[in-house]
Amino acid sequence: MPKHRDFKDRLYGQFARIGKALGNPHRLEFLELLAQCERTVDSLATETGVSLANASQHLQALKQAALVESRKQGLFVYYRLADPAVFELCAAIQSVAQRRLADLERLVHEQFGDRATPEPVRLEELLERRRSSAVIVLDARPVSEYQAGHIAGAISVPVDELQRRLRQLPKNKEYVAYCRGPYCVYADRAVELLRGSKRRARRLLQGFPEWRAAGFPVEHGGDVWH
Amino acid sequence: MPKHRDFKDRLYGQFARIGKALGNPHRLEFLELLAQCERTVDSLATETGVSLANASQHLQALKQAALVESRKQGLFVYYRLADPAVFELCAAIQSVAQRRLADLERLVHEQFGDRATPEPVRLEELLERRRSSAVIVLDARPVSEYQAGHIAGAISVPVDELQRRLRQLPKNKEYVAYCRGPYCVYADRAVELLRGSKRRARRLLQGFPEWRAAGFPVEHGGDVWH
DNA sequence: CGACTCATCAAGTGGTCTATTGATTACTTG
DNA sequence: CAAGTAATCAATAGACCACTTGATGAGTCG
Repeated sequence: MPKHRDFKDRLYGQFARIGKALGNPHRLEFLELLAQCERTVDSLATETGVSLANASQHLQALKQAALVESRKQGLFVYYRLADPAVFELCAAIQSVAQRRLADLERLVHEQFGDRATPEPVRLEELLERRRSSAVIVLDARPVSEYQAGHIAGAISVPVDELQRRLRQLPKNKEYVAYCRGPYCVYADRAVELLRGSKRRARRLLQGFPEWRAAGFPVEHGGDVWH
Repeated sequence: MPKHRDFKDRLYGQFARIGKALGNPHRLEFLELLAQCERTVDSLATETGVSLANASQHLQALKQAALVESRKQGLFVYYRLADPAVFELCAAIQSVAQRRLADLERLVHEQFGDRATPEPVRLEELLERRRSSAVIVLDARPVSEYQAGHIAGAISVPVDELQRRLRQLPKNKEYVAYCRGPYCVYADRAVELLRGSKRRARRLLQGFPEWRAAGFPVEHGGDVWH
């Protein structure tokens, strides 16, 4: 037994703490949601269909692995990612999964078919074109996520409200809708609705966290008109 | 129950396959070794102190998660990383662990103390300086790893052989030693030996896989003189 | 062919993880 | 202070994981 064994065992034991925390579907979904904005235990539990107690336990597991932090405000405990690097880690997992797992490709193809929204826009392309007054960048996520951070210049139209707010949206513009990430359907639905009403629309392939991670311009807060 | 639940469950279930594979210390160590070069089951088992059967099982788990691939040659089965992105994933885990886990920092400090090798060289710095004829870049890893890929222009002096090959190494040069990665001790030992024999030496902070991932110049094969 | 080696398989055991349940704590509000 | 809500705790059953052991498969070589 070489002497360095002990050190290496402990070293990789520490790395594995992170790995273990990433080994559960619910925890990964939580991290993805927390990449948008901080959230309460209850809101995470409700959105993901996990019981409150169970969600609390998973969040504590993530906290043990130092992937998230929490703060208490009144009755609520808000959890947030502990570090931007945690999102990069999630992105790395998804990147490997997407490239290597045939099951995933099958699943995505089954869900999106031949993509109702062809020609997705890439981050760099949008960075160029968003300055044009002919392009409207539309954030399809819930308002709270928009307010916590969004692509600079984007307007907030949560996908649930898009239908009834269609009349407020000019017809002669070109729309680029985005949402939480490549596997989120909000932007797809937004594009569907916009196209259904004779507007030109495409979706951004990536979501807001990817935009921010790329270092592209971001705004916080901002008014929401109804 | 919203209808998209089913899709999301399956989606994150797939991502979690990757996560689960990363949740074991031995598997993480295997991945790190495979980031240097392909290896047989037996060699991995021996180097890490894991039983052969157990190593085989872990490797199959990694293969199930599509993180590694294997080929059979004669009696031996060689495993290798399935994709460069897998190394990036490991690096992302280590990056988060290093930043966020206090236990890890304590462990590393305990092992390396105040680093016997101050002033480590950074990748970019070496990229600049390696063209100077006053600098010798020394690969302290085993020969097989050197041959599978090394920093362009580096010489191979496995740390075990360094002592008896010291006389072959000029005294008026400046040495930069590197090895598998930031937590590998080979380069540290090499620097110690070089300094102990009145040579100027520093270690590269990162290892070869990081160099390669950065897109810096790499060479394969190459003669090894004895 | 028979002996040998590398690797995998199969089965079993102890340990860990997950989700549920019901109780408890922490805080706010009337 | 009593009632109500968000979150955590504690205990548990069932599923899953890790490692060992001994047997089996696959390939080489004398």
